[in-house]
Amino acid sequence: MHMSTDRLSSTLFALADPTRRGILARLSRGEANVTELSEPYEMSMAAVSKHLKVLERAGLITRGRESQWRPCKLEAAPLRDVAGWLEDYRRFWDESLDRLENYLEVLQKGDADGKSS
Amino acid sequence: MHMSTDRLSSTLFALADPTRRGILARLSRGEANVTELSEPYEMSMAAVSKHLKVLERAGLITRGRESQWRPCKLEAAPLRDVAGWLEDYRRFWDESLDRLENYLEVLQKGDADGKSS
DNA sequence: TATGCATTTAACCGACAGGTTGTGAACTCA
DNA sequence: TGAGTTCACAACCTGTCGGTTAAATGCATA
Repeated sequence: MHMSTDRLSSTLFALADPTRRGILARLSRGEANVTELSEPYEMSMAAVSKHLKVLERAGLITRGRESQWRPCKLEAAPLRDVAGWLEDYRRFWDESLDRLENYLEVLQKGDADGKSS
Repeated sequence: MHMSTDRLSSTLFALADPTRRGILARLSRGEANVTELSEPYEMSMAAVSKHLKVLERAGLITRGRESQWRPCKLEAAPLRDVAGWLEDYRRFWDESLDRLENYLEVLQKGDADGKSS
């Protein structure tokens, strides 16, 4: 009943595997075909092909055709969406914003005490 | 042989579920106990409890004790790590950086042709 | 045509995900 | 003590994940 087809979920799911993130890192340095992509791994090429399908379904890569090769290309739009989702939480870790919040808190406290300066 | 214990993988895995992201969204508005957290969902509280364990193991929440209640609190450090990982890819979607890359590419091409200006 | 290379697909397997129900622990209060 | 509440845990079930091997597909070339 799961396998949420919702965009963010499938993107995050695709990213939650070190092999797939490694493939994306490789593709960030340029297009590559399946044989090249499987080279660093000890698994079969069929397994890598499955990983590529997951990445493709998540929209993280596109595949072209060049005779018998299928060059893979990184597509960053879903990553942008993840970054966008994360923005809502930035205030929970951004230190300068933490300080800002503390500052605002102090200001508010000062106001409550009627000690504006 | 999988179940990567690596930090980023378990964080992204935890985030790859809409229920768990919903729980985080709720916690971003303040602490809550398990009953409150399960309220919006039609699943059993045991299921939510399992989701909370996943979030806890990923370091995304911590749980206190207050008599029979277990207040949950958002912990954003793993989210910061995800954002950090994403930074390496920002140039692939940031349009202004795209233009910068094109500009650099043009410059490089000019150098290769010996046409520096 | 036959051969070879790159890649995908199919069938299978063990492990885990995500839900259920039932039981029980820990705590509060009458 | 006993009853009610909150929550966790164990057992179970179904479906998916991530890998395997073997066969099929698509293309290039002798």
